[in-house]
Amino acid sequence: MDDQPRLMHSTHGVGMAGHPGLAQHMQDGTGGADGEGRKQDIGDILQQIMTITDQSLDEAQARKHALNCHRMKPALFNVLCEIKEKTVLSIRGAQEEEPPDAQLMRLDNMLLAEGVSGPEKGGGSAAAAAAAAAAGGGGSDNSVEHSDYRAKLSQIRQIYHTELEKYEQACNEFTTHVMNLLREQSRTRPISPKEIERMVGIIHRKFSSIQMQLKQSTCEAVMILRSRFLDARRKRRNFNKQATEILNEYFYSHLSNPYPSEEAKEELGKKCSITVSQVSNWFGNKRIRYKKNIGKFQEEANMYAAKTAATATNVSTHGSQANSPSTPNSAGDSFLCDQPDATST
DNA sequence: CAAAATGATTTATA
DNA sequence: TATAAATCATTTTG
Repeated sequence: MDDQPRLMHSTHGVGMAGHPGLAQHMQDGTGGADGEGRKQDIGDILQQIMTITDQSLDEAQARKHALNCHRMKPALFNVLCEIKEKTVLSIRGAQEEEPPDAQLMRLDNMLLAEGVSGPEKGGGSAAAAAAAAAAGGGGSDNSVEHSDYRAKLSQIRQIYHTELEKYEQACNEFTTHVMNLLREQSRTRPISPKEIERMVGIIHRKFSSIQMQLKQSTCEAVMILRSRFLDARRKRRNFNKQATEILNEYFYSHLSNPYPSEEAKEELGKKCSITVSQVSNWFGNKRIRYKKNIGKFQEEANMYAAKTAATATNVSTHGSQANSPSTPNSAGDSFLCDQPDATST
């Protein structure tokens, strides 16, 4: 509360009172019978204007009143207006049109996408409970973690909104304060509405840069939260034995071309109770790891070859199973483009 | 506990 | 856009 007038003092109070040609100008206008006395008089007034904001509030109020009632005031004001008229050009030149900041837009978009700055759904902690209750039955394991995430997210959102509101309020408060101040001062020195507008713009820019910091750190918090809760690598579960079995069966029985079609992936996913993308992940990992070290997988390959052979023969003719577990190694593995060192033998 | 295994993500490529 | 390859973050194993 004490700081604000001082700020205004530093930005506006000094610049205009110290005009070099002022005293001379005044003297010319008044004919100069007792010029010395007037000069002194005007000097006093200017001095008072310059120091007015350094004084206590009551003192300043009294001083202002005295100034306003001073007989020289209208004339002095006119002169100040005249001087202002001449310098206003330089002010107009200093208008920089800022394009909407790309960084700020990115932050806004992200906050909106993460549901931080959007409309709040439910009532804070109630939202988490609702989310947990909504997804009953199936993936209960997943939804518990998810609700935890939502709870944390709504916490972040609440802090964000509280802070944002605080800044907004502070900004408005400060703006009205400055505007009142300027309006008041415009009785003593010339201030056009445009200048006030400009000042308000400056204040808003300052505050929005503060808001941007808030948005920045909120984004960081959300990112950390995401990586903590939503990154699937952090809560990886191995597939159950049966699923692995099914996938391996397919892989080794299609070893020459282990690239299941979209439909095949869907079917495998259904059989293994995993998603299609999990099937894709599995085959991607399997292909690269098989190719990288065929020797290590030889045993597994033989095993599954034997297994599929056995089931095949079981289905067709229940009798003979004397098929040797032919190693499906170099059986036209077109997916093995180049062979790295097949370590061990 | 260290190393191996493993599912998921990221990056590069055709 | 699907895949290869590298990498990450866990789980399993010895």
